Order: sequence, then structure tokens, then C-alpha cells
Amino acid sequence: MTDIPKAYEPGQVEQKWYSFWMEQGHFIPKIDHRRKPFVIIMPPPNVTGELHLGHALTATLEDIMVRWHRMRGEPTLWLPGVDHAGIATQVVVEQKLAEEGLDRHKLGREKFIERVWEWVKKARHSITYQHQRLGASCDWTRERFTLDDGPCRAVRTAFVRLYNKGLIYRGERIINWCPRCQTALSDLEVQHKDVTGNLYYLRYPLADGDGYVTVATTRPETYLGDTAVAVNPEDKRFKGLVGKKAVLPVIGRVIPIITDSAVDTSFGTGAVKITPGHDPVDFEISERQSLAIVNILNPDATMNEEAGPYAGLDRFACRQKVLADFEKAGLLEKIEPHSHSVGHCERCQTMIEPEVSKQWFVKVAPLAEAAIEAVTDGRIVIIPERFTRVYLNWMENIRDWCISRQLWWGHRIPVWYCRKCSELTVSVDEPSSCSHCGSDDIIQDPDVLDTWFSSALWTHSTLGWPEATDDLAYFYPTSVMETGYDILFFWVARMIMMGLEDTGDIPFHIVYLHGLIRDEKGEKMSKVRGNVLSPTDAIEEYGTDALRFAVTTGTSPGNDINLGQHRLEAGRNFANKLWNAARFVCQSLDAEPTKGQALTEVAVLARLKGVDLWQALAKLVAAQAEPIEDRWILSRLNRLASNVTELMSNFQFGEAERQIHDFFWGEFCDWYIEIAKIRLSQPNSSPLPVLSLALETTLRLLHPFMPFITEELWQNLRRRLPNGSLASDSIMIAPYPVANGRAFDPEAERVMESVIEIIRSIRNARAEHKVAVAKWIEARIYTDKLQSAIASKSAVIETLAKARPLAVLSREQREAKEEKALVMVLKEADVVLPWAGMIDLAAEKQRLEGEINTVQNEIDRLEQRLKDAAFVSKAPAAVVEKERSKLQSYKDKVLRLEQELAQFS
RNA sequence: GGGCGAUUAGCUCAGCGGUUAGAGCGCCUGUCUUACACACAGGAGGUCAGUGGUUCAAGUCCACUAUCGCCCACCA
Repeated sequence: MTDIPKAYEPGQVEQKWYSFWMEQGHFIPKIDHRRKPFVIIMPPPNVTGELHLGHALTATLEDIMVRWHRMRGEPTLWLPGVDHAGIATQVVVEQKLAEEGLDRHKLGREKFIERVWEWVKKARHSITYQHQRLGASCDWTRERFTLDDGPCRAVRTAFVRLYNKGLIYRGERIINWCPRCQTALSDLEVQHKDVTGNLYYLRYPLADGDGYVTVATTRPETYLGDTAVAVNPEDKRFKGLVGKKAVLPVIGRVIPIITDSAVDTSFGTGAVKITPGHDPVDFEISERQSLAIVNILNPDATMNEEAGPYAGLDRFACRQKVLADFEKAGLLEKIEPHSHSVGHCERCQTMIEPEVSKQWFVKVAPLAEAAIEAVTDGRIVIIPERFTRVYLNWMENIRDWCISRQLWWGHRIPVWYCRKCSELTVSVDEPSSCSHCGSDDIIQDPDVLDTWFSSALWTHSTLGWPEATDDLAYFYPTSVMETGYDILFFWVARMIMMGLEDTGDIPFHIVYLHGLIRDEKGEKMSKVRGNVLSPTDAIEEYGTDALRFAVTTGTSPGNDINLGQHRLEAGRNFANKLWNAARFVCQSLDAEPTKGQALTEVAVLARLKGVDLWQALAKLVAAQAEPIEDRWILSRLNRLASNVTELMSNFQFGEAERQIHDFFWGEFCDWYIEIAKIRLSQPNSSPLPVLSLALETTLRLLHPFMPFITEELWQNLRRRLPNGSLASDSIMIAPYPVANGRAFDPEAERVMESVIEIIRSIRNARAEHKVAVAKWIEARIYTDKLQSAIASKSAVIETLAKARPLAVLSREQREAKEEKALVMVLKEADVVLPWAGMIDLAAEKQRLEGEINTVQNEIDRLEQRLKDAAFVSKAPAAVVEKERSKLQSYKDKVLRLEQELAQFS
């Protein structure tokens, strides 16, 4: 009868439709200058390897937005890309080399770069493949890599422009040095961790041979770089010492004892050793006081020749040796345990050395000003809002950005040094000679740029900047920047600065920040913990749509997501539910002898009038009094479409998805389909048009979230509908459902709610009293207001509650002294089950009393409220009216309950 | 040292000032009812962390407290 399998098998379906979409070119926007485009530039994943769940979340959220806007008819661009990820990639390839017993120095720069490119080629392929598995509807024809020619030119152009404006400079400053990576790092790339160490009290003998000064330090080995001892000018304890000299033990350097107000009198002894070469605070003091700077370390953090007898020792070995020597000389006063935070390299976890070094910096403060303004004046909105303050806080306290890296993998700094006149040539294109003296003896700066420098240009470099391309003119500024809150500073903040600087316009209107994905216990996923879940594995086991459902349903912006297999199972189960509901509708369409006849009629009508098929059908249904469940489900569907549009517009995707899920499962499947089954066996009044309509509309509502299964089911349905019923050849370009205010049908909702309540009450009573599932029981329903409406649904109640004969009567028809029966008093009706013999009278009495009690409490509460003049006058009239009618219905209910209770006395 | 977030059912979380607070999973009872056992029907389970305030109305807004988590910071 049907070729549709019983369970959804995602694997077969996904590949088919992704290829179809690609072939049809549906991912590529058509530039239309009359329409405003919707644009997202994808945060480029690092080429370091496989995608993780964070990427899956990014791709899903962006795909949801992009598909939604595309279905709304906006020219939609989602531009994908990959980041060369300078240091991260270099570290990964170095590890590979280490496995072969090689290192980059053995290979040399050229060969090493070749090896990285080999890696990049493989990794890019895998990243693209994984995005496609995720269903990402991005425009692959516009894909970019940060080292492509275009972005490279953008990087050099931006650099030269900033340099010419004096916003990029080269200088000797204290920076973070990673001894393992052997490069400078920006402040952001340093992770601070609390370390329990010691505070060592060291005695420096005074030069005049009279006593000593004691300083406290966590890093005794740095005494080799000391060039002063400082005390607070207000500190009376050291009055006699200021101006004297101290002698550094072993190496014998004589250093002055000075005053500086930065010294905290309450810490340690109040006297501080000043090591300008290896401490940021000390460096600042040295600038104020014009102190000498001594660098005591080699790039690999062994001691250099400045360390005298300690030269060649590793920094930690040196510390032990220094301590032993001080101890021996009686100069180690005491050791106290001390906890403080120490910087570590983000990539390799090696302890960072603060070090004075000649590097390139961006002077950020002038750029930050414009970036602050763009957010405070509302041109850029950050979601969730609370990150606005985090952003502003960071921007307001921003420090210059060290952008040079002593790495090989990345954008080479576009600066050439002249060996003849020592001047710099800063140029976008490779110069052949020095721009100052014309000598051709020039050499390019060996360093590369921080990988985030090219990322900062990503929104405009991908669209063609610095060229004035059509793409740049049409798609920039982009609509939404969607990414994790963990790279707000690294990336988002810098894009805003550089976007404004380079183009004079904001790079995007909205920043949407998502949370981090953790495991089911809320712990960070990491290889060390072994709790990493790969998106590809999840897709293999549960399907892409299930994964997408799992990472987005019931989540909210900026909040972390705990993802375990239970969420994935829920997604898979929902997909299977969709599958089977659609299977049912398709089977019914196939089985109906007058296949799709009703639909055809409507379709013809619709075409004649030039309106949408579903609109015509909905109108037709609304005009009919019966069957009321058709009006009901269409009313509910409209309400859903209205809510979803509102939620999507407010970036509440998780909630939108949840509502679609609840409608589909809890109303369409649980009630509408079950009722439709009854009508299918009857000759007239086919439910097929409305079944098809409701299913098709829900599939479109859901498509942005679960693209594969919705396309598959939509196509299955489409094949069974009259030609031309659906305007497009793919759900992904079908129009997104728009709510029609006229389809709201409060009357139909009220009747169906009552019918459902009646059925539930009977099922409940059956279960409570352990009536066998197969047994038919007798039931009577007494109602005044809805008698005819409910009577018209008696077949539905009979079948779904297994109650026959069923009588639907007015309350007047109820005999005063009915036999003892089980009575359920509902909102609009009383349901009577005449089971005299099997009822525990005492228990029934108690149940009724309990119910009266509950309702009476509500009545008291409402009466209290309505008596309150403030409430009646200040609350909106609709709210007051709602409370009044609620009170009335409770009063009515309690009256009926009391009548029932009277039977027992 | 500064800042942010979380605290709602056994677990994981929605709920964005207006019904008697919801979902998934788990649990209990029953059912292989011709779309689906990845399911169906029924059920149990919550002083919305605490205190105070604003409001006609507070899980929702404000303040403080507690616990947990995160971010930032030049804690020698």
C-alpha cells in the first residue's frame, strides 16, 4: 500500500536533499537592489581539525536564521569560511612533527609552511563536509579562507592604513612571552590560573655595609634582573634607607633604593624588588623612574648571560639554586605559603614570562571610542543584553594590542627593513626597494600577525574590501553576528573596531551570543575528561535534525547548554513522530478512493481566484459550521504561526521550536489525527484537506530547525497533492507561514477544549477504576450551553473514550434522584458514569468535597481581588473581565459540585 | 579586588509583569488500539534558594544574603 518505511532513517535522506539544494542553487542569493538582504558571515572555524559541538550549535543557529529569512523571501547570504588560526594550527602541526622526531627548525620555514598547507587542505575538506552534514545552507561559491588573496590584501591594506595614521607602531614594551611557542602573545591569549606558591623574603645587603633591606617575592630567580628596590614615599619605616644602595648577592650589582607611590605598604615587608624586564608593574615604575632594564632570559626561558653564574639554567632550576645560595649566605629570611594567579599560554599551557621585547602594537584607544559609541547609541545591539556592559567595560579599559608573533604560519607583517639606511618601508604590495633611500637591500619583517588581526576584518574582507565590490555594496553591513560569548573580546569587539575604521560603517547590526555546550553534568567538554561528543558521531547515531533539535530546543541566548544523550534521543523521537504522522497522512491520501478530490476542487477554485491554496481552504473551513475540529486545528495553527513569527523576530529560537513541537505532538497528533481517523472510515466529509494543510504548514514552520526531515516529508506530501498545489519545488524556498487573524476561532477552541476535557475525564475514571481497556462503558453528559456542539461530536467521544451508549442531554433532563453514579464536574459539562455497584461512596464523597474546597479557594481569591478598587480601576479592562468570567464559571462549577455532593447525604 | 550568571518537579532545563507554573528524561499503573513501543492512555511529583521592597498584580522587576559556576584585574 505504501513505500514509506516505519521508522525515519536520516542517513539516506540527508545526503539526497543536501545535494538537491546545492544543485538547485538555493543557497546562493540573488542580488535584488529593491530588497534589503539578510546576511550572516559565519565565524570561521580554526583549521586545526574536526568540528566540535560548539561549531554544530553555531551552524544550527545561523542556519535557523538564514533559512527563516530566506523563506520570508529576503535575498539571504550566509558566507562560510575557515580561519588559518596561526598559533593554534602551528602548535598542532608541530605536534605532528614531534611524532616523527622532527621540529620546525630542522625543516626550515619554507618546508614547514608546506607541511602546514598539507594539513590545511585535509582539515578544510573535513570542515566543509561536516558543515554540509549539519545541513548548513551557506553559499559555498563565496567561501573564504583567511589566507586567500582577497583577505590577505585586506590585511595588508588595513595594516598600512593604520600605520600611516600612527595607530600601528613598533616599540619596546613588556609583553607576554611563551617559552614553548617562542612568541609574544596578546593579553587575551594568556589564561590566568591560581597557583599555590610561596612568598620568599630575601635580604639584600646595603652597599655601605650596614645591615640589609628585605624584599618579598614569589619569583626569587628574577632578582637577577632587579635594578632597584622601591618603598612607598609615605612609609616611615624606610625613611633612613631611601637614597641608599643595596647590593644583589652573588652577582654583586649595586641598585638604588627609591620611592614610588605604587608600592603597597601592607604587602610583604613594604619594600619591593623592581624587575623592569620581567614584570609589568615594575616596567611601568622603571619608565617613571628611568631605571635600567635587564633581560635575564633566553627565548626558551633558560637564564642568559646576564644571570652570571646561573646562565644556562632553566628558570625553575635557577630558582632552586638562587634560594639555596641565599639560604647559605643567611639571606633567606623566611618562606610563607602564598596563592596568586599566574599566566599560562592559551594554546600549550606553558607558564608565560612577562618580558620586555620589541614588537608591533595597535594603539587601540582611538578605535575603541567609535566602537563604544556604535553600541551605546544602539546602532549595534547585543543579545543577550547583559553582555553590553561586559563589552563596554572591556572597551573602556582597553590596552594596546600586541599584534606581532614570532611564528611562521600566518600573515607576514608588510614591513621591510633597509639594511642600508635602516628605515622602514610599509607597503601593501611587495616593494623592490627601500622607499627612503632606494636601496634594494631590504628584508621583510620575519614575524606574522596575530591571527585575530585578520579575523577582525572578516566581515568586510570576505565581501571584497578593500575593493569596492558589488557584494560589499549590497551585503555590508551584515545583519547578524552570531557566535559564542567566549570570543566577545577576541573577535566581536575587534571586528567592531576594525569594521568602523576600515569602512566607516558598523560591521553588523545585531550580535547574538550563544552559550557553551557542556556535558550532561554541566562540565566543560575536553579530551582530557573524555566527555567529548563529536557532532558527526551524534549525526550518525541520531540524525542531523535530532542533533539540531537537541542543541537548540528549550535553550536561551547566552546560557550554557548541557547536552547528554537524553536530549539527542528526544530529538530523534520527535523526528520519528513527524515521520509517522506524515506517513499516516500519506497513506490516507493513497488509500482514499477519491484521492485528493476535495483538495483538487479547492485548488481549482484557488487558481481561479488567484489566491494561495491553503488560504482558500482555510477560508472554506472557517465558513463551515462543521466539522468543528477542522476549524479548531486551523485556529490553533494560526495562533502557533503568529507566536512563532513573534518569537523568531525576538531571537527566541528555542521557545519557537518548543511551541512547534508541542503543537504538533500534543494537538495535531494526539487529537486531530485521532479524530480524523474516525472520519476516514466514513464516506463524506473527508479530513484529508485539513490533514494535509495542517501537516504541510507545520513542516514549513519547522523547516528552519529541522531541514532534512521536513524536506523529505514535504516532498512525499507534495507528490500526493494535485499538481500545482504547492508553488515551489523545495520547502526551503516555500513561503514561511504567516498568521491570518481571521482564522482565529475562539468558539471552535472552546468546543474542542470541552470535548477533550470530557474524553480525558472518562479515560481518567476508567484508569482509576481499573476498567479493562477493551470494555465499552455507558456515559451521559449534561451540559447547557454547548449541548448541540458536543452532541455533534458524540461519535468522537464514544470512540476515544470507549463510552457507548453516550447521551448528551441538557441539565433539565437530568433526573433529580439519579442512581448513585460517578460524576465528574467539568468546566462546561457534567459527565455521569452510572457505575452504582463499583463505586466507593465514601471515597467519592471525599473527592467531591476536596474539589469543592479547591474551587472555593479560587473563588475566595478572585472575589477578594475583584473587591479591590485598585485592581478594578488600574488593571487593564481585559484582565478584569477575564477574572470576572473566571469567577462566574467557578461559582457555577461549585454549585454543580454541591448538587452532586447532596446525592450522598 | 571588580563584574556577570545560575538557583523552578528526582535529573536537565523553558517560562521575558496578568488562568490553578510547564517540557524532555526518569518514576508508578495499564496497553503491541490497523502512523509511530523512538509509541499510546492514565498517574505521582514543585512554599519557583532565603529575606525585604516596588506594583492593582511578582517565579518574572529592584535590593540584600547564601550556595554554585564563569569572566575580568599590573595580588611584588
